[in-house]
Amino acid sequence: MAKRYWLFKSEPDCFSIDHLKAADNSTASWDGVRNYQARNMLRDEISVNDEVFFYYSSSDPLGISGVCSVSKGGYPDHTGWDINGQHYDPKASPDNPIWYMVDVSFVKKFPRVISLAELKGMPGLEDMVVTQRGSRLSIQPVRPEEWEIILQYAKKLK
DNA sequence: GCCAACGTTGGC
DNA sequence: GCCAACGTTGGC
Repeated sequence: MAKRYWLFKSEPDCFSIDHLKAADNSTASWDGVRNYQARNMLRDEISVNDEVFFYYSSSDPLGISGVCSVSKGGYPDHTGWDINGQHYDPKASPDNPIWYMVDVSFVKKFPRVISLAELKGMPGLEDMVVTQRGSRLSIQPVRPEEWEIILQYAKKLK
């Protein structure tokens, strides 16, 4: 299948691109997603070698911090049945995981965060999911054209 | 800290 | 199955 592009949101105080880079093999599982629409994408649509924008939400600066790639496709999110964890869901179990996650590996960090305000001002990103008002989905598809516009923009950053 | 947007829950 | 109430997300 052709490579696809995505945007994953994270609060950098909780998990940042620097955390990912510093992890073993610069790889970590993207766990804790508890939204069905996002779950379906993690389970069914996101596959190995897809590329992902690492987006910072509820933070300053707010926006895209860099790129990672999918190193393992959708598999059960075991934090669902970790009763001591923050993402515990009493309905989830190994037999019925409900929630899914993927593994991502660090690719690059942009020289600085590309802010949401910049994204909103870029020609060609008018229909991008993240620039839409009230866009809360934490896992979002990115069109190849949008991906390219942002990467080209990032190249010019110092 | 506010509040709009939107997902989920639960009564009926 | 509808929909009001409630909770959460996340930009501002």
